[in-house]
Amino acid sequence: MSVSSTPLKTNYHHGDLPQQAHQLALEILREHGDAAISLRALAKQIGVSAPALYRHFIDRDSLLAELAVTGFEALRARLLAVDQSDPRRALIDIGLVYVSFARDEPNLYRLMFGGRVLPKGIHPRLDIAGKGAFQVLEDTIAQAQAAGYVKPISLSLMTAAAWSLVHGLSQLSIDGHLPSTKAEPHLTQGVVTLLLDGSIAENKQHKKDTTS
Amino acid sequence: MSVSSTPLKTNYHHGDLPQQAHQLALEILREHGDAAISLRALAKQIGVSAPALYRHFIDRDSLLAELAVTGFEALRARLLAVDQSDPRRALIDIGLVYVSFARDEPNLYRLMFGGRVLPKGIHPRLDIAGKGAFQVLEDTIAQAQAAGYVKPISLSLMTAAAWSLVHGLSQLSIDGHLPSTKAEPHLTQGVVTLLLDGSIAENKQHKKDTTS
DNA sequence: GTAACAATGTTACTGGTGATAACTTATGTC
DNA sequence: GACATAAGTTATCACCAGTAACATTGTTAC
Repeated sequence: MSVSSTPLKTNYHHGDLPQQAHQLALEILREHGDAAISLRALAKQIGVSAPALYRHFIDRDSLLAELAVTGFEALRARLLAVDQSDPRRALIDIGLVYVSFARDEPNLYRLMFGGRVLPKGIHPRLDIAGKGAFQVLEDTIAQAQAAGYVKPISLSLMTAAAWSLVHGLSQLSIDGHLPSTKAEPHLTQGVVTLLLDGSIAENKQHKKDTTS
Repeated sequence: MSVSSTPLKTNYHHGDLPQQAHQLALEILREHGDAAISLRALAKQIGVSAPALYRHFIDRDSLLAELAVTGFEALRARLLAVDQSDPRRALIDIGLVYVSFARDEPNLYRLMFGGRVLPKGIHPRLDIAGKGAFQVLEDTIAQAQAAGYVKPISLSLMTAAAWSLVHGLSQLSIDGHLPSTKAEPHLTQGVVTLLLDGSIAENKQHKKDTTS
């Protein structure tokens, strides 16, 4: 159609669209949350037409799922870096690392666990990545149990308790439901310690011993 | 303008729009989640024009906030009904009731705590209602502490731990992240008990006693 | 080298959304 | 009954996700 003689740097094939879209979307997610991610705006900012994105992501949710996957991988990496030599130390540290991840990446964390936006059983890669992060937690507990440090109760029960605690704490923390946001690590440590040592007063605890 | 002689049942003033919209939105929320609530669809179903709704709700989020408020009030009511005579029983029961509420109303619960959709500090009534539900939890713990059943540690710390636990458990449960959905009450009870009694093996616990 | 094909872009369009502006009608008060 | 106000209306804007049909480029087979 055009008769222009200039070679005009044909950007018809962008070459790196999926990667660049992923990166940009991740930045928008981090700064403004998942609701702010619009494929049209994304395409415009990259300099490509909106439907082009559909060549690489079957729909918006698939893009979000990809972001969540990288989130779970990052979380898993950070959990894996925790020193496992001492059981008690490892349990506390893994809790601290978990919560601090959520606090560092609140919008990403919300997407990862925003059950409504990305339900389970729809994006297989997401489910696998989630399981991968969860597994680190479970392994740590299993190890502590094997070392005889943790009660020999059902592993799944113990893991559910630990995960619930750190997940709930993360969620409440990033949504501003907890006071004293500055003393956060201290709070996290105290909360995790409570799950380990229990909340019941000493004398009440020993009453049980006398009965047996 | 019209010359029709029939009185034509003037529905110009609906009379009960806000109440009816609230009710219908709540039903849609329950069945299909907050994302499925559209003011246009809502208006059409009620038989009114879409902008009419804006006379009663300043925007969509305000309507959602109203729904969340009723959610918090319902949660508070259910928590208040827990028998408080025995401290341990009360603590466990309040956990059971909390989680069962979330499981009964997953979409409502998600809206109530969907920090992204309804951030804190924007809808005062919502913040108050949330605090009201939280207060029941805190009061129960304070009572157990006053009775000498719970360790005399910081109340806010203990409350944060308890709330994190039941909230995390609720969230993970309704999003399908926990196995064995059928044995849920049993799981909840086990998890709450862990926070009370601790997770550490007996012999490890007693080692502390000998040192002192 | 060229023809066929697959990959990856494009424009044009549909149907749906929240929200606002300007107008109309019913209701309650003096 | 006049009239202010509350509560509806239609018309319109700007945005969005997603689809269809077409265009361009890179690759592979002959």
